[in-house]
Amino acid sequence: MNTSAAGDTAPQLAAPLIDWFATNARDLPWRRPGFSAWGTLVSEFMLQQTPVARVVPRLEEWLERWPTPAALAESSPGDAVRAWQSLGYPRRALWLHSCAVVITERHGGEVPRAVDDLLALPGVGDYTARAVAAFAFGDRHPVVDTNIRRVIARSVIGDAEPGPPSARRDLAAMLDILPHDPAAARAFNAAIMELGAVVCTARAPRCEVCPITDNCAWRGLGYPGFAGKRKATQKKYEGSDRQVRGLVLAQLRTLPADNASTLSRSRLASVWHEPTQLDRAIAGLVADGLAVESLSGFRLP
DNA sequence: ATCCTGCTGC
DNA sequence: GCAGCGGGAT
Repeated sequence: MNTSAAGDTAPQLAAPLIDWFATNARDLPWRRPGFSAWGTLVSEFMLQQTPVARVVPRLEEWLERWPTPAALAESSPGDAVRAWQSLGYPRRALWLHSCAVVITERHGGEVPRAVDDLLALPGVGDYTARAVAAFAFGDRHPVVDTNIRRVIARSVIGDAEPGPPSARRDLAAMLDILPHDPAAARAFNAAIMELGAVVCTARAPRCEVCPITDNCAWRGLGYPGFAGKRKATQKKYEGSDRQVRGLVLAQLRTLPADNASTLSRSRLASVWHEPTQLDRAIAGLVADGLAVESLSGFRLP
């Protein structure tokens, strides 16, 4: 039975990465001492598929306005969507508002610490639940984001890119190299993610400054090219329903925050030339709860 | 397997 | 231009 900190066959990544992180970590708001669990939850929502540089200013505005879940719960969902601005995937703003309501009503206003309780929150999946448990509360959990999957694929497995995501497999792979000590595990989660974000990047990895080149299976094999199946190429954004939804929502965000006024269908027609696609986009926003329809037109929830 | 936003680094 | 962003839900 293996009681060591990491699997015997796994390269010893923890020590050099934690060491590297201690002097190379970016100075980011959620890494400040005393940063709240609520702040961590908000930041992780914003960081779901949105780059760090775009998140930081929105996060600071958000936490100044809504420093606690209870404060956000008292505002309307539409205010959350407005404060989200153009971060993208605005359903996240709605889900985060729902989180605030649930946390206020069922968790005494405190962000829950247990992974199962976090997973039960709307918009919180395998990544976000464990990121909050690990980073906000210091508990030992494997955190797996797109960066970590890539670093494991390269350094541990020796592939240029990770295979298709599989929560069970990816969490197990991370658990296998996670230090046993909770504080070290927390640091390692952050460190390996940071390495993927700034050194072991998807397009142009900077292997010349990497702290784990001696333990990198991909390097050891001579940087073989990607052999697996390419993931389906994402459809063009220009002309997509996504773009139309974004244009409609941008118009709705310009309405006064009291949610008393609306935009008529004919007014919204100015944002897109094709009526069928416009109606589909509007219907989708209504179905998602991002827009509400009244007799006079549409507004934020 | 697909959908969901907006932006940027290459 | 286009892949890829500290994902999640369906």
